[in-house]
Amino acid sequence: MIGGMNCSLTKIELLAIYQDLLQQIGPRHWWPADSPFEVIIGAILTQNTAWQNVKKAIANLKDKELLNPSALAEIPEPELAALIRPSGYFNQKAKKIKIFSAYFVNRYQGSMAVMAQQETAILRQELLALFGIGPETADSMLLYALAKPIFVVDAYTRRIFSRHGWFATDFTYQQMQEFFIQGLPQEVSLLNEFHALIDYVGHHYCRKQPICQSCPLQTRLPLREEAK
DNA sequence: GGCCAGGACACCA
DNA sequence: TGGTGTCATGGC
Repeated sequence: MIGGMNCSLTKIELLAIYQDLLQQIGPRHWWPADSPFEVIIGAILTQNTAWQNVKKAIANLKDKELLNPSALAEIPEPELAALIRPSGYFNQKAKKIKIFSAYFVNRYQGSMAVMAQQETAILRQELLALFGIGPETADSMLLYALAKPIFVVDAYTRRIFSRHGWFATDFTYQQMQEFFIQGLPQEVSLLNEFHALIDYVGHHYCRKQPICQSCPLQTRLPLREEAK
């Protein structure tokens, strides 16, 4: 049990799962980007979207030399929407990117170094208050762009850990995050790698079948029936 | 031609 | 607070 929560894993088992994945799959080198600001924009663009499509949108921004906060704060929204069209939801995402960029410029002078000095809890609160930034996007920004020690929960995390019977299917985002934060050392490199490995497992082993047949995690702990 | 991808928000009861 | 609809392209 971790933190008295209704789950069936000990801290030692959770860490062992991480080490198993790292050994079997290898480091993922997340987040794929040339700069922390690119991570931020990528985090918005990848919402419910395949990464292949996000890469096209980012390439368009780079071609136009628009991948910087002041340019994105100033560009007309329809123009931005046209450039990020390949990533889907382009009208919504153009609005989100402009709102974040304006906030970033006004509050932190458009500097990641300045922003990173702010306390994590305050940053998270500020990010969640912005339109278009929910828990997963905020935590991705905190961990992968600002190197803050926080765990990113996504759909794969829920799917994998509930299917293996390691926690209840009705856990909230907050509960799932606490589960990992309480169970793991607060090391940015480990938290970075663990989420990336979970994403890899989700992509490659946990898509269509209700129970993954060749999942790397199967070798460590017995699978259980997925809770209904 | 249907399904899904590294979510979040609006609206409703 | 929980469930459902909407946003939208591109790959398989």
